[in-house]
Amino acid sequence: MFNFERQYTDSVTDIRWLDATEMAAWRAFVAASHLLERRIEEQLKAAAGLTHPQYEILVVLSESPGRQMRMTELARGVVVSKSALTYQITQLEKAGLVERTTCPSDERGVLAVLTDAGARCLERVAPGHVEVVREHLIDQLSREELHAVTRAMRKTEASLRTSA
Amino acid sequence: MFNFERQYTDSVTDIRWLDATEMAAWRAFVAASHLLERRIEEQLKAAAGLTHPQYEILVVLSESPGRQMRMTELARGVVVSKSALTYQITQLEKAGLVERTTCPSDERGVLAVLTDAGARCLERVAPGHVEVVREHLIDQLSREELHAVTRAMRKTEASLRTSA
DNA sequence: CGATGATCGTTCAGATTTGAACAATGACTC
DNA sequence: GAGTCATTGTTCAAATCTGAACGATCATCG
Repeated sequence: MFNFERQYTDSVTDIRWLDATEMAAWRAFVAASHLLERRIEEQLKAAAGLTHPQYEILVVLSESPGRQMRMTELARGVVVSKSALTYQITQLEKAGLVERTTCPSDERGVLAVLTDAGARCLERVAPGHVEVVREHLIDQLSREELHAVTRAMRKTEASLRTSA
Repeated sequence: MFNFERQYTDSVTDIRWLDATEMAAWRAFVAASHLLERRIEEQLKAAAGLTHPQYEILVVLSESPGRQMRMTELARGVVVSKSALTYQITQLEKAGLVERTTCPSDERGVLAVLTDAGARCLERVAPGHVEVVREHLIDQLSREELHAVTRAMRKTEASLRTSA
C-alpha cells in the first residue's frame, strides 16, 4: 500500500515547507473548520433533524429564481458530489421539503424545487443556525478580520474552482 | 425569503441576521473549506491511499513526545469522534503505520504509537500534501491576510472548545 | 440524417462517521 | 474499604459520502 520511493527525481527536493506563521494559519483553519462543522451539524440535527448539507440545499434553493435549480448546479453550489446530492434530495423529498421535476428544456435534467413546507422549515430553522455561526465565528471577529477572511476564502475558492 | 411569522412569542424577535458583509464571509468560508477538504482528500488518496483524518493522526503523533498519544487526546487533537478514531487507528494498525499499547499509568487507557513505517510514510506523503495547501490557501494570501485568518480561526477554535 | 462524444442524473459497492450503549477501570467520599 | 460517579475505549446500527459504472439524452459536425 505504501512504498518508499519518491516520485520526484530531484536529488535535493525543492519542497517549500510551511514556516511557523503559515503552519499556524493552516492548523488553526483546519481545527476551526472541523469544530464549527461539528457544532453546526449538532445544532441542526437537534433543532430540525437536518444535516448541514440538507440545510444548505434549502438555503440555495430558496435564493434561486423560482426556488428551483438543476441537480448538477445545485451540487456545485453546496460543494457535494452528484451522488450525494441525489441521495439528499431523495431524503428531502421524503420529508416533503423538496420536489423533483423534469426539466422542460432538457429531457435529461432534473429540477429540484423547494416546496412551501421546505421554505417554512428553513424559516423556522434559520435563526438557531445563524446564532451558532454568529456566536462562534462572526461575533468573534473584528470588522477588519471579517473582510480579510472573506478575501482570503474567496481567493481559495477561486483557486480551487479554477483548477479542475 | 423570510416572512414575518415567528414561532416565538416575542412580539419583536431579537434575531440578529447576518448582514451582507457577514453573510459573504460565512459563505466564502463554507465554500472554501469544503472545496479544500475535498481536494486534500483527493490528493492524499491518490498519493498514498490515506484519508485526511488518517494523515492528521500521523502528523499529530509524529509531533507528540515519544510519538505516542492517548486515544481521547488524539481524538480531540484531530477533531474527530472517539469511535471514528477507534476505526481509523485500526485501519492504520492494519497498514503497519501505528500500533496500540496499553497505557502503563491507566489500565483503561490505550496509547496510539507511530511506527517507523508510519514516520517514513508521513515523510513521503507530506510534500505533496503541503503543496496542495500552499497552492490553494497559503500562497493565495498576503502576509497580512495570513495573520488575520490565523487570529480569526484561533478565536473561533477557542470559542468552540470552551463552550461544551 | 447519423455518428461521435459530452453531459445528465442515478445506482451501486465500499468506506467512513456519528451517537448511544456498554464493560472496565479510576477517582473520590464517607 | 464500599459505594458512587466519572472516564476510557470499543462495539454497534444507522446514516452519509465518494467514485465508478451506467443508460439516457443532448450537441456537434460531416
